Amino acid sequence: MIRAPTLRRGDGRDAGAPGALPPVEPNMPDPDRPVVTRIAPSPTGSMHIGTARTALFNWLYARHCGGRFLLRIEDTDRERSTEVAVQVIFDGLDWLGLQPDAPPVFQFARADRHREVAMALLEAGRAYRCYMTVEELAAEREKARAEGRAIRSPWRDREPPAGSNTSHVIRFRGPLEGETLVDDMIKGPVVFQNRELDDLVILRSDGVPTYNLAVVVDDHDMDISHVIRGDDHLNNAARQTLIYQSMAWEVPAFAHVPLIHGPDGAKLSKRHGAQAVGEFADMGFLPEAMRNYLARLGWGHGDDELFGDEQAIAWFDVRDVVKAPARLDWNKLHHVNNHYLRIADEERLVRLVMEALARRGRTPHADDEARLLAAIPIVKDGAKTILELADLCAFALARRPLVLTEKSASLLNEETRARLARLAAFLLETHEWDQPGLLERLREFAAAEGVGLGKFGGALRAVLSGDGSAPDLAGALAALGRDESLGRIDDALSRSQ
RNA sequence: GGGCCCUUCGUCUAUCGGUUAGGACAUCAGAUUUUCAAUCUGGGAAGACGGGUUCGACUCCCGUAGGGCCUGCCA
Repeated sequence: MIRAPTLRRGDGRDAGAPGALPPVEPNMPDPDRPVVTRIAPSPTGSMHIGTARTALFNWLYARHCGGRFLLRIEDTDRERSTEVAVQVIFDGLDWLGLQPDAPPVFQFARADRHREVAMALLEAGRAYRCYMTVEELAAEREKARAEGRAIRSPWRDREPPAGSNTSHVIRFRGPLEGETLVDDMIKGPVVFQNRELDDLVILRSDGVPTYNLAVVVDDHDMDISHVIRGDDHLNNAARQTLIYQSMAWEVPAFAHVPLIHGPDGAKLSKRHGAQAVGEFADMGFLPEAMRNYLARLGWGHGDDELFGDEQAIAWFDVRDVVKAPARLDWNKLHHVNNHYLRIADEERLVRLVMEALARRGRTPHADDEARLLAAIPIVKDGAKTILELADLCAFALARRPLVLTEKSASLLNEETRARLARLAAFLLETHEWDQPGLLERLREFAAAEGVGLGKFGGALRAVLSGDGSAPDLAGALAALGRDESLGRIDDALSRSQ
């Protein structure tokens, strides 16, 4: 079988013509480069849900391409970075099930390397020492803004002050002419006029590298092939591209994903209910539900809505990420979570409900797990979160004798009491104590009494739950079990009126 | 001020020059009925606006409007 040779761009017609090599396209990534993605959060104390989605996209893309997914902690801001804040990131990724393929890189620990690159840039004439004072800078900023241009430092073309070691920063020396292309995988080609780009500071006066230098150096050293990050970095990508080019490093492919907004379209904040992944965990969302929902937020695959990791990995391509920002929709998140709650392993749900109850400060009883295991299958279809599931299980966890609410007690009168007594006797003869069987028995009983279920349903529910909140009657009886059910009825009937 | 990005039902999205503009969530109506929920059936709901290009535009181009990001010795 003859196979067409894989041609390099420009091969064929140009083959053999010396000097006729195809033009270098600065942002054309090497298609054979191994795929390495990364999530690079800064430890600010919480992990934003948008960061979580960006992590998910990086993870999905790496998995899809058979590449690697890495984690870098951007802790160069020493004021804000704490061990606790770093732990929050680890926990968040861990909970989401997005484990990086290598130990995390701590950016601050690499400051020497960043300085080394800054010096190399300086020696190559691609950077310069800027001695502007804060006042001078402020004045220039104001002036530049008024004139509608980027700020410029007079030290770009000036000799350093003789023999001085006055405080100064090191700025990148960007080209004043020409343009820089960022061929974004999501946004498409974006062209920046170089004159619009200011000479960014790469080394602070205290010698600490800045973000824009550190990302470039770290992404290069970590061999990151695809930088998939928030929309807010699109402008930075142009300046970073210039740094890559100055170092003669291969520029990674960029993909800038739009931010997640609140339901009202404004920037997502605390007032929208939640912002940090830890909050979603505490509210009782399942990590697999978060992954599915987050994947569908800003990305889609035809009409597919509910799908697992394997499918997402098979289908995902950053190029298909939607360009516009998406709003967080609690209704849909709840719906997706409900789906995963339904198919989740019930022992696991028992554990999660127990944890939720403990967080609420409830003192556990020895048979809680057993009761939950019986109740969960019956109530879980109606639960949107673990917290709701816990609420729906409350009736099963209540201890005898139940305290009846006023409303419940009012449903007990002479007639309903007598009927419940007869029902108790009737149920005593019931041996197949399961939901469908019990429903059948209830109907038989109603028929025998010559009434509808409505005649005693409310009273039965009141007696079984105390406050009336229980699933359907057969379900409640099934969840409670024979002894507990009959016991609760008995408790209520034997209580003085 | 300047640069850049974005704009399909209320929301998330499909469509990628020719469709009755599809799906999901939400919503409404009906069915079921022992509260709530769940379930089933059905309905309403969209291409910001104005110009082009084209036989034909939600899809391509330009402009306007409205959102957003950047414009830090934050990341």
